[in-house]
Amino acid sequence: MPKIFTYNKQEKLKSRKLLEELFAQGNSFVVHPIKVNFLLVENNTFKTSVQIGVGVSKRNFKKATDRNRIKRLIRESYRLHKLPLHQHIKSTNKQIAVFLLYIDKELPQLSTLQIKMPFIIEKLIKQIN
RNA sequence: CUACAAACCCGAACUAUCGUGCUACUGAAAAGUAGUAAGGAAAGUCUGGACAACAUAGAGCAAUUUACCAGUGAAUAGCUGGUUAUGCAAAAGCAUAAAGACAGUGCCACAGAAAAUAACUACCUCAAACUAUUGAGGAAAAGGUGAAAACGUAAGGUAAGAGCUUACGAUAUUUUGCAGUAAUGUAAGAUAUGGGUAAACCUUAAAUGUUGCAAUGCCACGUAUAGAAACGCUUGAGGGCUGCUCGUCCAAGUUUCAGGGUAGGCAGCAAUAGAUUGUGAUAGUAAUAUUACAACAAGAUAAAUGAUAGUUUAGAAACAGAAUCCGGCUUAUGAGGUUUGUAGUAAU
RNA sequence: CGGGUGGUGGCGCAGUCCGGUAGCGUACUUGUAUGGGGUGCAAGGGGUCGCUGGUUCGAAUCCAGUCCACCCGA
Repeated sequence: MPKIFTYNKQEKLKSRKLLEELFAQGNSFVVHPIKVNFLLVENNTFKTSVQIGVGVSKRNFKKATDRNRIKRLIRESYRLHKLPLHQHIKSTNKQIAVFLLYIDKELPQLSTLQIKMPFIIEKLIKQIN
């Protein structure tokens, strides 16, 4: 039985070229405290249907431990709520690159992110259509 | 017991579920199983090396750094022990400093006569003048200023005075004896006493080749074998990773502009190997060294350690995230514990 | 990873090399001029010189540590 709530190496957005394209051409929207950039690409650009990256500004958080902590929390919440997005993308026969940027200036609680994440996924699906 | 001081320790553990990097195994694949996974500072980048590239790395100047003694170490501006001075503390103890101001140059506001080959007031001698002073010289005791004023006190001495002389004392240098490996201490003697500042320039001694893993070696992919300008082709442009000069070596292309392409991977790089890690023994006051046994223990690249629930504990809350690797320094750090010392109080 | 620059009244900057008085513009306050406002003129207030130590008789200035902001190379 394959796992559902995964977030492994193949699902991470890693290509430098693709990232540049994403920020140059992709669309974006904000669901406080997270800014979402995304770009639809042709099929077979990468192995999985969705690649997603996570980022925190060094300007807002000086300490590396804080940045690591936020990235971990975002990843954790994404991991638990990603299922609807994957199902939708598969039905459209395309692939998507997404980048989640944390823009607030204070450390978040995991519980608030857990509440926000479904809204983000929902909005993302709407924007794709 | 209280207060203080010093040297250290620790930096949560376990179970379950979901999830991550790496390695091994299984599998056609999807995936699964097992093992393993941040720090004492991983930080600051202040330093010393390893390693790599470059003329087997040259000479001079410049620049930078260090500066009591001994030991230690791969090495250092580190560490350990010791010496002297100053400051803080009731003490234990802590902090800072220690080549040179008789090599030279500079600076020392205000005040003061004067801030460095001293002379304003006052003192003394001589001459003029005749009671008001003026000139020449002597001398550096008294005065006030200042952060700092030309060794201190007393006596002798003198025209007046003065280390000018003597006694006692202070400081510095030095000789000899004793103690110590030495810095130095101590006793006796001799000589000297004209400020401070070297975290001002500087002098002396010693040290430093430069650049750094984005080094370096290799594979793959791709563009325009295309365009313009300048300099040059042995009468030598330019280059050889050093601020300048010299010397020396290479040398037929080099530099700039506009435009185009790529921005992936392997090694280096993470362990059968080491200035490695842990425990013990021996030598040493200690830093450290020698040795025995055991271990092999993060290795990512938009960058892996997280989440939830429960149990233990008085409590789980500090500072904080490896990026080529080690040594040191500096800075940040919760709660608690151990040992030693000093002072006080009480009891025996 | 490596290298560099800056921090001085509310704001923008001198002064730091070569140590003794902190200054300029603008803003602010008061007065004056005007019927009133602006411009002008005159006067005034306001600064732990990022922080902590040290050197010195004396530190914005010299030295060491530390915090913050910004820039450059690849």
